[in-house]
Amino acid sequence: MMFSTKTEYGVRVMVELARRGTPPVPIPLAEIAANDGLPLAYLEHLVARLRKAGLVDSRRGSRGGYLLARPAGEITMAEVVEALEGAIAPIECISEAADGSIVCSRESSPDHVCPTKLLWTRVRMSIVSTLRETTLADLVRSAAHPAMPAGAILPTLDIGRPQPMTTGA
Amino acid sequence: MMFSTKTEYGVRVMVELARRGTPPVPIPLAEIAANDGLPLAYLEHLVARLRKAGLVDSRRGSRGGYLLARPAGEITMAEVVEALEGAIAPIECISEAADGSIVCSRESSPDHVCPTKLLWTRVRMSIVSTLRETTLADLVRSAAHPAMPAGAILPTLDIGRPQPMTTGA
DNA sequence: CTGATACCCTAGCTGCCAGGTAGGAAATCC
DNA sequence: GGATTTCCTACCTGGCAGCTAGGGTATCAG
Repeated sequence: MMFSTKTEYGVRVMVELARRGTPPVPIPLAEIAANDGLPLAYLEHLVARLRKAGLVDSRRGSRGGYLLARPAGEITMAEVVEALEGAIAPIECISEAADGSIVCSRESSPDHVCPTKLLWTRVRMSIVSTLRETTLADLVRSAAHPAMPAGAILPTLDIGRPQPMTTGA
Repeated sequence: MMFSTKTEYGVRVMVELARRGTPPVPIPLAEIAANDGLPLAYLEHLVARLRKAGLVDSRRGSRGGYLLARPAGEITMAEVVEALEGAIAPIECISEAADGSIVCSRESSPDHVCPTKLLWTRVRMSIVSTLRETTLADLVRSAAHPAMPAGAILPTLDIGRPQPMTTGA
């Protein structure tokens, strides 16, 4: 596997916040932990990262909890994953420099070009693009439409999204 | 990082085999290990996977070594990575079933749809697509082209590696 | 035939870290 | 003021990536 459970759990928490906080209301982490069967103490660490990244807000004390800092449609999964996992790199030796260029740590001399750099650059690009194109709202919607055939899962389904009649805005 | 050094090293070995075995000739693993500064004993494990996957052939004994089982242009990086890393899954709970459909191990009841499945399915798709579209020959070409000093390298055939005048080989 | 070469197999080690626990302090509500 | 829930620091631990060890086996040169 390529992403750790940090990311798995963290994304689940974000989805829960989006689903249950449709009119923004704080959701206690303990509820999410119980609901998804995840360890509360561990979730606290993860959600701290989300908070520091500005993706969720927190309310302390009784009637407190966490809520999305922005509407679910304006939160991309790239932000969520990066907040949880750190910089997205498909492999150890590849990282993104400050100017956005991709560098290979094994490329010692500038005249020797790393032949695998092309591959990892492409892979990274495709991952980041996909994460950027998918918003939290997409995930919530996908779970609302039950039993979709696997073919309908491609990123083309944002086109005429039918507004469900849940909470009339 | 998402892919281990197994994959990093293994891809490098494949590239070396493609570069130095342009007319198919066995390359001893020890040469590649020395050239790339990688531990030989470890590479032996990795290349065993590549051999079992039918990506490389081996010749034992003196003048032996490894060579590509197919032309570099007909070997996709999806095959290489999968041989080295195993099945490609972005996250633990997601895997590909026998019929090609994507399943989430946390999706206990069939009526409860995992909301994060859409995300990981998309990510997986984009990774696999990229790996499939990139061939070993692409990597070799990319290292030959960019910003080379004037007249350093011939267009297609660069087999004539400069023999250093050390005693060995 | 003999030695050198290089692949091939099994086994084992070890430092690191993902994944989780523990416990208490601080803020907020009723 | 007590219940609730976030917030922070520290710690623990099993598993495994990454590597080492040591021999066995096929092949070739001379």
